[in-house]
Amino acid sequence: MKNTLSSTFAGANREYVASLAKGLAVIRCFDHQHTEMTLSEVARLANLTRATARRFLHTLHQLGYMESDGKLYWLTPKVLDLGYSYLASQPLIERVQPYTKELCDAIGESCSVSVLDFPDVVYVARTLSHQIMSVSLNVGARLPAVTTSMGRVLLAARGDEEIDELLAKVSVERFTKHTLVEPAQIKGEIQMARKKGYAICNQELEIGLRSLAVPIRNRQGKAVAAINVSSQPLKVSESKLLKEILPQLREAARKISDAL
Amino acid sequence: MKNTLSSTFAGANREYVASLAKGLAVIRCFDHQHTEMTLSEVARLANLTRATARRFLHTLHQLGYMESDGKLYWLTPKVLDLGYSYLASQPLIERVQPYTKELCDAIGESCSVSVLDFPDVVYVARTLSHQIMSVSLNVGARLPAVTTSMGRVLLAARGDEEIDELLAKVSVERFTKHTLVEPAQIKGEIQMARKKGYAICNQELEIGLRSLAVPIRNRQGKAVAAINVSSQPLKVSESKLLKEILPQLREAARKISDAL
DNA sequence: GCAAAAAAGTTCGCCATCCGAACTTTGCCC
DNA sequence: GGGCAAAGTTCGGATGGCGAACTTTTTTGC
Repeated sequence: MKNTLSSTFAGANREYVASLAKGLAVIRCFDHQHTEMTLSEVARLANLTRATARRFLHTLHQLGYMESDGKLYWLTPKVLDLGYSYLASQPLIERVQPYTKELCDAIGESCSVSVLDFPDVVYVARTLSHQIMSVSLNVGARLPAVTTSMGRVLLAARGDEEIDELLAKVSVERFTKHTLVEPAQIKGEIQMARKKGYAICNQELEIGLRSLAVPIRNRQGKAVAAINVSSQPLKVSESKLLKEILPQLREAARKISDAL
Repeated sequence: MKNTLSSTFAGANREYVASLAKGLAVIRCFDHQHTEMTLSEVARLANLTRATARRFLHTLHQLGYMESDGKLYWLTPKVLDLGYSYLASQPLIERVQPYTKELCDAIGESCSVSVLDFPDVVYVARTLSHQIMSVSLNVGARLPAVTTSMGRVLLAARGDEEIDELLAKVSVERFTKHTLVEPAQIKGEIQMARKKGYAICNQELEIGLRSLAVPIRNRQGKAVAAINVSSQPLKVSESKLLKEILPQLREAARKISDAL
């Protein structure tokens, strides 16, 4: 196979700089299973020749993004600066933390803010309540949009046609017995979210986890992010969720909108 | 001036890929003052010709890191994936959140974890307590190592000679009237931190903010990160900080070390 | 409101940059 | 300890990316 990052594939044109794509691929091949790697391992994972991987590792090292003992290479905290460029460039994200904190304290449940990057939602802020969830998601973590309350309220802002197109091109993973996998069912949930202004996702991602989300709108009324509350069905009833928690969630979303 | 990213400067050698450096510079020129920019603005900020900036913006767009309306360009959430590569590649960071949460709940004060990337410390996890601080720092945020409790305990792990070298090459900003700016004084604080196993930074960054930090050590005993507690001098006395909070902070650091 | 000028955006010939085949070095197995 | 496979490095040459020059858009001045 030809390298998928070379200009023969991704952008067979003169406006595409293949070296940038390769360099980013080198950064991205590090993860929790690959915390430090040899040149050859990087080459294999990033689909580059060893010579090419070497040039990029050396470049990243000279730029301060990569550290090495001469044999193994690993990422430095400077890599966070790249993600920070995005966080800093979104005024919403910079200011949202106090509101999630306030909401979390008021209702005693974990609270998150995410944006849509189809087919995922991406967490941009979190405040955890007391109980430690089985998964602790960092800022930047992704979950499938169609299987989350936040994803559904964000998709609700799109037109029905666009929703059909988007749903057509994702394969939905069945996380639990409750997970909706039929496009028609999911579309129904999204339309319900549009009508009611909120979405509930009941144990579709994980048994024992129910989340409620509402959109955060900018000055133009566009849904730019979503805020949610995660709770346990056994601890918080659905009626309590809608009667007590939903108004507070809406209030938090409104406050954030006003601050934009 | 010649472009500082071209091979004539940063790496005048055949192991340096200038295009990668330029592409990363394009990402990094976005921040809270530059949330969306035209091609020419990017060219100016990243020190590139317009033609070059154009190629990189188009490349980032094709790769999904950049969005555009044809006139303005802005970063997409996919940029967070880059930073996430670093977070995921550090087992420490992936697991630290529950411990900062637990500590924060136990003592009722904000609690953070950071790593050293001299001349800064970089926040990798935070749990805020009730009172909202004047600054809400995201993951990836940086503060000068020499003016923070976490920076000082992390520097304490280095040799005296290395500390002298490091201190010689930073200029220390005087944030408040309490900020230590003399290298000799700072070195004294670092040596004290080494001796006692903790560091206190009393209102040197901001009036009304006192922090206490201890190192987090890996299995080999190396200080790989620091954990701290921020409190208000008027609310928590120094003796309470040392008698009640320090032992809990040490316990949290030990638990994190054990989990590594 | 229109012309002139300046700034922004785009094209394309050329050559420095980056590619990868070939070579050297390392380390593993019997 | 010698042979072999895998990792790491080099360097001649093709080609990807550079930027001067061009076109288009926006601003300025009257």
